[in-house]
Formats: sequence, structure tokens, C-alpha cells
Amino acid sequence: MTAPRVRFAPSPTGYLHVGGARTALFNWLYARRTGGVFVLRIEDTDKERSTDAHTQVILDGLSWLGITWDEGPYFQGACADRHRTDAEWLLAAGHAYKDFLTSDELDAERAKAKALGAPFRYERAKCDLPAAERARREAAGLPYTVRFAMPQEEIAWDDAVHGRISWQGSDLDDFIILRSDGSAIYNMAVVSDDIAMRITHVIRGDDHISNTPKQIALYQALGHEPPVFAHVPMILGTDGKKLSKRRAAAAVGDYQDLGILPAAMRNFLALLGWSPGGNEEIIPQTEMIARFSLEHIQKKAAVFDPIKLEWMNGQYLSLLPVVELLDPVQRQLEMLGVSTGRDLAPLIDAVKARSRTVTHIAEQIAVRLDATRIVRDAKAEQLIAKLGDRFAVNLKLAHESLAACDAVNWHAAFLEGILKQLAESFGAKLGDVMQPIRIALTGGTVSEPVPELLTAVGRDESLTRIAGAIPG
RNA sequence: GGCGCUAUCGUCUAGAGGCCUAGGACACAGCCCUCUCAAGGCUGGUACACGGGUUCGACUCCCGUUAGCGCUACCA
Repeated sequence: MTAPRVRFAPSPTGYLHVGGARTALFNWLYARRTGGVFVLRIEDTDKERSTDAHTQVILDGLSWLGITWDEGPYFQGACADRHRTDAEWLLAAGHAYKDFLTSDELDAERAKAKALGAPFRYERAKCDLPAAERARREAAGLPYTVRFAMPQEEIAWDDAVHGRISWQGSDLDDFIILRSDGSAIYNMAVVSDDIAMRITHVIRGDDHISNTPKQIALYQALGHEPPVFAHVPMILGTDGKKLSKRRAAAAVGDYQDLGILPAAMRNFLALLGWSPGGNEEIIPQTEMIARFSLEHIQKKAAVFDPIKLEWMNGQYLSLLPVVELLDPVQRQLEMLGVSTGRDLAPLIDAVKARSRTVTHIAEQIAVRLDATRIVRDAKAEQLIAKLGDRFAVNLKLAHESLAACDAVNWHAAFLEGILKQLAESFGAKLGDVMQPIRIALTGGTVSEPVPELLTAVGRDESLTRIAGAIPG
């Protein structure tokens, strides 16, 4: 048996949708698992909507996810001649025929059927022109489309995820394969390309299930064995509807901007509709490849849960060494407009345990670097009210003790000693000493342990912030 | 309307006739840890859409119902 050849074939008509990304991931995983070849083909035949910029976004998105292609990108538009040649071969072989009906006439037929409440289907016997008129149009050199003569028999296949799926050819139209301008229609182009690229496994979204019998019929007419088909389920939004840009981030690039790590995104996407069979959630890439199989792909559509993605990202974040976060955090800080002159490593180290995304890390660092970003939150106000006079008193005492600490001793272990001693010396609860400092330094009630926070912000800046926070 | 696909906790899923009084994860609640939060540990609630078969036995097989989705273009 020769190595499988799979392909991902997006249309460059927009951003890289997470559903498309997952389809690409499954293809890639399958190729890597089986030692096969992953082909990237850009289906840019819709000239109206396809752009180079969109193509680039798709390429960037795949690269970001670590999905690498072995061949391509091929452009479907460049293969137009072959598509036409294949369609014309079908015509010559009697598997297709010319249809001289104009699109206006076709529309009229459709409208008529609709008025009668009957479903419209193109049937050659009923729709074709009378022989004389047909001959006249042909002789006059009028434009025509080429329709595929759908065989009136059962068309079935064993889908790798759904099992056997069967259609009756009689339920299918004689669909157009060549437009009147001579260009091929989607189903024709896909089959022509998949044959030319010797694709053995077509792994794609299950919205293509109903295209499959048409394509199989085309393979058979063309004298080629159809590939294995694997139709993977759709990805839905939290509302159970199709994931749309309006409701949630639907593009891979959005998650990149949100500070999601590619490894986390890949892991999350892989588990949306596929499962290795056990209880694991965090699955390293090598293991993912080793365990991937088409049989374990879910038949049912899956809801994309951004909360779980964030959780997973947090898991990856905690495993990631600080050095690897330097660049991503730097980029996010630049996007936030924070100028960074100092080593970010200790700052990242201080906040990353409490962060689920790179963006969240950057936001916290921004506050530690730039006092103007401090915002008193509701929890802080509540706590201040609850502490009453003690807020100002404890802050003042803390300021005195901390000011006595010189720069050389300004590190977490020493500062912790100072603060614990302070609390003990006048019988205050440790929290009543710590929390006011935390509020003074960040505006909030949540952060890394206060001694570490003081270190992250630095001695002089910390003292300034504490002094500034003392009421009165 | 026609044809097709699907149906386990709120969500992602495990489950290939007895291992299931249905397991894990996210989320949620409580407890522990603790200056706060996160992480971690422990505990808890919540699911086999419905109805018929088949079988000694059905979450698992078959049929029907219902619901959701897809396609039904000279779009891809």
C-alpha cells in the first residue's frame, strides 16, 4: 500500500475559520500518523471573493498552529485548463451533455415550480429544449453549459467517520460541470484536482456530505477509484448555532491576538470532535500524532467553549519556561502601548501562575510597570471600607517599615520577614497589613504574594505608590 | 417540500450488549492550603431525547417519532 495523500483545500474568501483549522489539523495529524503527504490547495476559483491577502492569512494561521504542508500551496485557479479538459472528456465519452437553456430560462422554470409549490429539479427529459430549438441554438453557436448525466443508480460509500452512507442517483440533479464561459464548477474542479494530486483520503467538513455522491459519480465516469472519505462534524458557537464572527471569535487569528498559545489551540481543537479514547486532556503533539485515528472522530457537531480553551491555555502556560514567553509578552505589551525598558523575565514569573492567557500576563505587567494603569476595583473599595481607619494606619506603618529597608535587601524573603514582624508587633492580622499594600500597588485585591509584588514593582516605585495611597 | 446527517451531564467527551446504581475534563458549589488570587488536593449536584422492538440482558443493535444541522446555484 502506498502512503496516503491528504489535502486541505480552503477558499481564500475570508479569515481562517476555527472549523477549517481543525479540518486542516485532522488532515495533518492523519498524514503524520500514517507517514503520508499533506497537500495544501487554495481553492481560489471564486474570483469575486478570493484575494491574496486572504490566502496569506490562511497560510499564516496554519503556520502559527504548527501545521506544515508537504506540497503546495497549489492554486486551483491555475488548473482551470485541466478542469475543462476533464469535463470535455466526459462530454465526449457521453457522460455529460450540452445544455442550451439560458440562466434566465432556468430561473423561470424554478419560479414556475416554486409557484406550484413543487420542488425544482433539473431533469433532462423535462427541461431540455425541443430538438429543433436545441439544434438551432447549437448551429447558431449560442453559449451552453455542460451537465453531468447522473447515473440512475445507488451511490454509496463507507465513510471513515459515519460508516455507510447511501444515496439514490435519481434524487440527484444532472448538475452543471462547466459554466457557459467554459470554466468548471466546484464539484468538477475538486474531483479533477483530487485525481491529479492523487489524493487518497478526503478529510473535510460534513457540510460536504451531499457533494460526495456527485463527486463519486464523477470519479466513476472518469474511470478513477474514489478516495476514502472522512466527513468531520461542524464546530458550533456557545449558542448552538454556527460559529460566527459576530458572536464569538471565529478566526484563528483572533485567538492569537487574545494571547492563546498555538500548542494549546492545537490541543483544544484536536479534542473538539476527536478523542484518543481515554481520559487525558493535555496531549503533547507527538502523542497526538501517535494516537490519531479517523475512527475516533465524533459524528456529532461540537460546541466551541472558549472557557475551556482558556483553561487549557493556562495549563500550557504553566508548563512553559519564562524565556519562551519573553517575545509574546513583549508583543502584547507593545499592543497595549507600554514601553518596556527592563528585563521582563521576573515580571512574567511573578504573574504567570495566575494567568490564563499571554494577554492577561501583559495586562498585569502593565500595571506593575506603569502606575497610571492602576484602577481601583469594587472589591478593593469594599475592603477599604471594611478596614476603616486601619487602612490608612496600616499603610503608614508599612511605609515606615519598608522605607527603612534599603535597596540591597529589597527581595521577597527579606520583605516578608519585615511585614510579618510588623503585623506581629502590633497584633494585626497579616492580611490587614498585606491587602492595603496590594491595593496601593495594583488597585485590586488579587495578585502574587505581596513580598513578590513589592519586588516586581521595585523599591522606589512601591514606596511612592504606598505613600500616594494613604488617605488624608 | 425533497434528500442526507446527527442525538450520553450546561459544554467537550469515555463507552464497540453484561465491567454502567454511566467514567474523565471544563464550568459551578463547598472544604483544605493560604495575606489575596491562581495552582493543587478533597467533596457534591447534573446526562444515556422519546416510543416501540430484538435479546436472558441494552447507553450500546433495529424501527419509528421528535428536535437540530447540512445540501437542494452557471458559490465554494
